[in-house]
Amino acid sequence: MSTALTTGEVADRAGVNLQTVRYYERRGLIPEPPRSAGGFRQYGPDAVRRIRFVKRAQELGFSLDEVDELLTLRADADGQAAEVRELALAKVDDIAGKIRDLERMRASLDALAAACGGQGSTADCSILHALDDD
Amino acid sequence: MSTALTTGEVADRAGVNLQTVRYYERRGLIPEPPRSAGGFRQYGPDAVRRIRFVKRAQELGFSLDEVDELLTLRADADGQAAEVRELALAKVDDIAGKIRDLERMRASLDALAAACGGQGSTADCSILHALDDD
DNA sequence: GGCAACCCGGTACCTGACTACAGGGCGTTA
DNA sequence: TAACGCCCTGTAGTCAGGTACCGGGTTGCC
Repeated sequence: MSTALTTGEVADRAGVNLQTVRYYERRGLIPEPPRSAGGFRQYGPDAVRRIRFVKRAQELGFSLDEVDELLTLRADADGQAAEVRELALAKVDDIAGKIRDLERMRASLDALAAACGGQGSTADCSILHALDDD
Repeated sequence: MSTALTTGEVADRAGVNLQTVRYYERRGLIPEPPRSAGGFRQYGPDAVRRIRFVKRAQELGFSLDEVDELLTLRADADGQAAEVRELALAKVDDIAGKIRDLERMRASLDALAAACGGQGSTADCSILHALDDD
């Protein structure tokens, strides 16, 4: 009659696959919960919040290794907010770099598509010729 | 004394790993070259250009499957430049979507980092609290 | 007590683009 | 003809983040 949740219930509430819950446990992202006499995991409601934390951090671009760092910092009584801020700023740089890369691609492709009238056969296609240049 | 190139020479000239050349052959991105009596691949200079084509298309964001499509269109005598243009424009959209995703991430992280003074312990860290929200 | 629904651990598979390794053969030069 | 470097095939491993499957055990409800 306790409020313990099974793995499936945690997965449902967190909006992830059951296998994902076990995967996160293997990765150390969520603590090993107590077990029932029969070996079933018995989670408290914290587990759901923990998985949501992971998912939100992922949405912000953090890898699971980085999420692990965030969780470690959070768990560390001596952890400084400045370190978390550092990770966030590093990630912002990271993302900015990816955006720059993608913008370069987009600009190049835009230019190619604009130069290409889309007329005639591929033998005359300026896009293909550009890719083929030496 | 012919100008035939070995796999390693092609790889060097195209700036890729030898294994990559064979991988591209398995994927059908480069045609199977003739062989020497002993079984060595004998490439013409086209092979190097072909691999560079692949690499350039990749730099523009095309996957190898998509590069294959481009090559197929190019090889097709009836291929229309308009189809290549379509692929390029679709890729532009694709890239634009990724940029939007990344910009959302960056904006969120920027806001979190700005709100976080980086003072005090992680217990007070507004970034961690944001990730922990329900 | 029967039965469906669920969970267990362990292992294997997925995508994408390579990259590495093992064990053996070829090519060229001395 | 020996030696050395390069090439051959085939298989397996890498990264990230899961997801699927299997044979079996557990829970909970009627």
